[in-house]
Amino acid sequence: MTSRTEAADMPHHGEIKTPARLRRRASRLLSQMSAQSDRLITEGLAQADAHKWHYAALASLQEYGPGSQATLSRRTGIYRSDMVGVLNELAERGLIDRTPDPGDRRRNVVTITAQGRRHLRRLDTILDDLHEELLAPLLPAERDQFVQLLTRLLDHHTQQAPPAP
Amino acid sequence: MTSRTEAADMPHHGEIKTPARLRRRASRLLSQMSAQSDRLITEGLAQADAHKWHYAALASLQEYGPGSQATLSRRTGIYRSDMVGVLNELAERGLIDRTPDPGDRRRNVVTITAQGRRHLRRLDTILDDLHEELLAPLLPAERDQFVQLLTRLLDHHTQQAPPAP
DNA sequence: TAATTAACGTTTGGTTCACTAACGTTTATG
DNA sequence: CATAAACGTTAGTGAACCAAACGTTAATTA
Repeated sequence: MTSRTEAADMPHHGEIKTPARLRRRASRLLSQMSAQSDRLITEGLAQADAHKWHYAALASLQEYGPGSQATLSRRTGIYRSDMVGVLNELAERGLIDRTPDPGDRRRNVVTITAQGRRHLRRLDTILDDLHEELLAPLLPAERDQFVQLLTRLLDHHTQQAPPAP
Repeated sequence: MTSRTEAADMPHHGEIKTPARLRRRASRLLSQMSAQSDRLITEGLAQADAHKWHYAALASLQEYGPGSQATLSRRTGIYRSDMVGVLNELAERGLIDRTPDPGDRRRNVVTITAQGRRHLRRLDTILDDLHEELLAPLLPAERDQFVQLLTRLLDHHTQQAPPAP
């Protein structure tokens, strides 16, 4: 929802008393922590001239091999309208190849290049470091617990009902 | 980052294989779960003709009493440029009073009305229900654990010391 | 006390992000 | 063969986050 940055002409003096019922709400904690995490990751990846989306696309290509843009879109959750731009940027940098699919002339086949694989490895170590920073206050067991809880919540809220019989 | 809604002309057939390294990243889990949570809360509050910000402002007023818009802004994390609109909406609905501060003619004094308090109580029960839905897959102890982990992470990243023991 | 600095409410605008709609083209389906 | 569906792409919407600046008023300091 909101961050707590100090803008010019909006300093604070003395303590900021956030209402307790606000502070305790899981939704607000999620929102604030997500914003914080996003900032960290975005800034960290920017140092490597990269974006979250770049990582998602490259990781998907590395793990499941070449695919159409639509397939990539489904795997990463990036809308296919936005995928165009992401792939343009990756292609500019020589990290992927995008060629028409001879077997289906609607599709492009997107392939990760050797340079792309190298870049992905770099992003992975950057992300490892960033997550170390992100989860710094938690013990290893707590980090696992945290990821597990988030996973269960997410699975619960994203399982779509099976099609009507 | 992204949700996994099924838009028209972008259905899915067969399984969607999200890369494991993507699925496990705490940053992505946070981002996805936060988006999900936001959707839930926003839609839920919309049924009561309310916004998250309305709740934040009213809760702050209820808990700490009247204050200037800038104070309110600091307590809730809502930018003071956005606070204007929020307070306009709350005033329209008769949930707050906004009058010039006689002791400091730069300030407005914002006060919650009786109707505002009634509305806040309603929002609180709505939010209770929504959080029940949000955290449904977790046992009570796990919910506490989840909130505690998030709180520690957030405290660490916002450099605010945790409450004294 | 005069001059500078800062806080206030407000308006305006920019950026980014999630998302929808529609297009021309190509393939699948009835 | 007709119709529907999937593809890549462009364009655009609405919201959230945030910075800049303005006129007014108060606090600071010279």
